[in-house]
Amino acid sequence: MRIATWNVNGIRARLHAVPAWLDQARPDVLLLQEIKSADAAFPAAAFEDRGYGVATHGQKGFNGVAILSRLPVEDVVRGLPGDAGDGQARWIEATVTGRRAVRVVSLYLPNGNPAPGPKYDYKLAWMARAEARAAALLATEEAVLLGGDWNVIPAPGDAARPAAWEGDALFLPASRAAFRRFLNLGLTDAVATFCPGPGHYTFWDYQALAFERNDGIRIDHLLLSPQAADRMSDAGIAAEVRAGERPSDHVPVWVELDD
DNA sequence: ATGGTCGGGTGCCGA
Repeated sequence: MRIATWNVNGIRARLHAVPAWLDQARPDVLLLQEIKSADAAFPAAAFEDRGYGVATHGQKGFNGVAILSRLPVEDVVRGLPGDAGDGQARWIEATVTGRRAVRVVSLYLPNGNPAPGPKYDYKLAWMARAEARAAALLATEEAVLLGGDWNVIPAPGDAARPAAWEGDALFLPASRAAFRRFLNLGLTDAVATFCPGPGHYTFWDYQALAFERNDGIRIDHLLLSPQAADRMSDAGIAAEVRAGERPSDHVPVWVELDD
């Protein structure tokens, strides 16, 4: 079972790139972030035509997450628990069943800039809520995968120019410590496992020829529970997608699980 | 060199 995550930066602006990558990479499940679409405006037919079911948790204009799956999907839950007043669409869960089941989450963690400030406070509070939800999912002892745009650079080797990110909400010590708390729950970073060492990036800014200079960062992550991690056989980053026409600023990240 | 680039909620904001 191949599961991928991709921050598409607007699903309607990516209606050339996403179907093309599905046709080429054939993931069983694709977790999407920043669909920037209300549920009713999501272009589901482009994916249903390719055999993918669609579950969205969107909002008009920004944020928004979705799960595309060509395997059966059950028990969709929309929204991150813990704050009834949070109207931002950044979290969707579902159970995907091949020969065995996996509980998957598509998450879009808040950017948090400028830091310090209310946006950074929201980021850290959101991460604490997500950690509590992750702990509850791990307590089920089922295979669980949390994938998405985590908006955290875990370590200096995950940025081409780490000094340029000092003071940024994606790289502040408190952001990195909060990310490590997920790992310390017992989750495994799939790409860190199969692509060890520095220099593996998933995002390159649109400005200043960042991709051409390989001035990237690794912020899109797939974190797996022990029951899911035991089934991993490979993982990687589809960096070539960034060289395509009108690309997202993020590229797909994928993991292969034994069925 | 005080800009540069995207997508969308627009004629600006978030990233």
